[in-house]
Amino acid sequence: MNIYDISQKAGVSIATVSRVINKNPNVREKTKQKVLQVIRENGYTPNVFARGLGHKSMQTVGILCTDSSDLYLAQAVYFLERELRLREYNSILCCTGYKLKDKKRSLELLLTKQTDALILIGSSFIEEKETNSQYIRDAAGKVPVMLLNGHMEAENIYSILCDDYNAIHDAVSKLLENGKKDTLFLYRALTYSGNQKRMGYEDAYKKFGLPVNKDLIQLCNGDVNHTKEFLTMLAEKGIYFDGVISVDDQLAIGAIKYAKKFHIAIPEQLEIIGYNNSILGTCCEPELTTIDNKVEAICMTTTATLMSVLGGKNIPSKTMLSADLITRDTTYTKP
Amino acid sequence: MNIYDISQKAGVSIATVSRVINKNPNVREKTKQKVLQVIRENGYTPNVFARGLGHKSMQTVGILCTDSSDLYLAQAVYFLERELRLREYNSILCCTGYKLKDKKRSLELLLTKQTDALILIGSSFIEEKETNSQYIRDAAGKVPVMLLNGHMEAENIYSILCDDYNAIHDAVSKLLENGKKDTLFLYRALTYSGNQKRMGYEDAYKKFGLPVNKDLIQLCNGDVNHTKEFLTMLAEKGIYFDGVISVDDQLAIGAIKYAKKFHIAIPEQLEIIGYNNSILGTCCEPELTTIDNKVEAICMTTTATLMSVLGGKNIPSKTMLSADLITRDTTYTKP
DNA sequence: TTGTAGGCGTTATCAC
DNA sequence: GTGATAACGCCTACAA
Repeated sequence: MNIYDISQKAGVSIATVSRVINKNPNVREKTKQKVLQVIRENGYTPNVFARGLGHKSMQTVGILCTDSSDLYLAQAVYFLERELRLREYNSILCCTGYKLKDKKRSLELLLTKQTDALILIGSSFIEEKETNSQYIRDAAGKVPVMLLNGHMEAENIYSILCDDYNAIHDAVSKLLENGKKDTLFLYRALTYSGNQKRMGYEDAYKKFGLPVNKDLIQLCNGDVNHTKEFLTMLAEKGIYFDGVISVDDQLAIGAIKYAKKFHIAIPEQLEIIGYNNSILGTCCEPELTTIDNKVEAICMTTTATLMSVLGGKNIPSKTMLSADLITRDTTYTKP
Repeated sequence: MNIYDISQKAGVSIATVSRVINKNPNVREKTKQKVLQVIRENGYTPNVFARGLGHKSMQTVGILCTDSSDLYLAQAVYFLERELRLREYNSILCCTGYKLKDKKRSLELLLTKQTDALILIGSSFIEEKETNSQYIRDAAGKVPVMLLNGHMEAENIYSILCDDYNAIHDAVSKLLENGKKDTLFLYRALTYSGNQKRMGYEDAYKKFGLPVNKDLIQLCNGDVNHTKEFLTMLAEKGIYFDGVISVDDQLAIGAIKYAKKFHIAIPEQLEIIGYNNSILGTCCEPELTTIDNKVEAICMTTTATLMSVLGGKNIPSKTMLSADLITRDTTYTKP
């Protein structure tokens, strides 16, 4: 069933059918109705390929993320897809994994599919070595690239991110005000946002005129129970801490498990703050104080920005949203 | 940059370039190398639209789910995308929400995109009224439809599911053996798999010659804290239970919270079993005994089955995988 | 082994 | 308002 079949059955030319499909006003109402009816009767839908051959757009954007089963990334994918669909765009999802080579390959593959834009979720796409991020710049030569929670200065690249630096800075400051001078900072990787968080942590100490203890900055890449063991090991090594702030909620819950194992009182002896405000925070006990980094808002802003870019508007290349602290039971409630 | 440009620069015809691209062996090695070099130098990639116009395939499958931010569905999406990508298929994700009208619309939209197949995750796509599922049958008229954890008998529809019936049946039997005669069954909706679970629950009671108490079968659709309140309310109503089995882990964790609130001993006074073996199960305390319904295996089977279908092979229309009970601390450990 | 030409289903540009 | 017809970029007989 193609446009020729329809034109025949409706007794008009394919040009007229095309006009009807594309809502071109230059068609007599009666003709239009006739064509629409034939289209409905035959359940005809225009072929996207043929259509794409013409205007080179398939109303599709590529979403890249390292791992869509990750709690945070899954949410981002969900919100992005929803916002895009609302604007009649489809989403091609591509999980790249963490290896540079795979990320490059996936991105190239996606470009091949003629997506109208690319959205990269998470700062893990920005490599430490500047030159290793060249592939993103290359992609931006073909379609707009949106960076979600990452940042990169280049033509046709737009960053939308949460103010991780200040979020951590303020949270750590609060702990310091509570007299907790030895807060452990747990992170998973030195991505862009990982770095921002770390800087926020260090600067809070500096602001209070306190030295930064490198022993309190620890890389921990595992699940809840691994984190528990990890902290146990740190304690055995003689590293003392009376606070924990982490780059996601899972690590923080590991800290809760550690505390309970050794009957360390929360929050009296140990205050704990997570990140992402995920569902996990209400599953543990005590419930977790966590930083809400506004995934939904970021995704909505990203989509809105993208639409402006595609519409040819002049748009700021960097947008920053501030985070909120969700106070629950692993820290002292605000006075 | 198209195939003509390349053919000119390489001093050959477009047919030769096309052969090289498509790995047709009938090209002299030297010619092939020359062409490949020109392709590389110019960063040329064939246009998918033009390609699709011919083949009618874009190596793309549509994945539909109600809500990809749901823990379980997110995992399924992740595994499916991974398996498909391994086989050089891209995934178009489409979250439909729970309304029939929206599900229909999304499905039709996706068909429009000429996907090679459709994968529907979760039995919420199978409507209670048989006629309301007609849209799926219609879709199956155009492309193969894979039903993940749902079931429907029809041409070109393939179901891959977990044996929810026996999973619940066996788990409840275990509770009954432990002397827990009043197990609460918490569910979220009467989908296909919801029904299977419920039947498994009821049949376990029947097997033990015990009556099924309708008060113990409860619909609860909320988060952890809502579930806690809900159980509190049930108890206040005088409904007694010494076991809880639920259709997902969140509900089960709600039960844990309820028990702790009233100092009910787990598992002595209340045994609790969740479903899905999600990450949540290790975040709570005590850690949750839960049923592992093998998402990854289901997704891998689905993809493999799909490939066979696309390859024209004769394939069983229903595949069932068995679940495992992951015993943790909310039930008695096996002797 | 290589090249030529027709077709895939639309959209857009002309004439009428 | 409407209808021919030429792109769009690729694949694939069929010819050479």
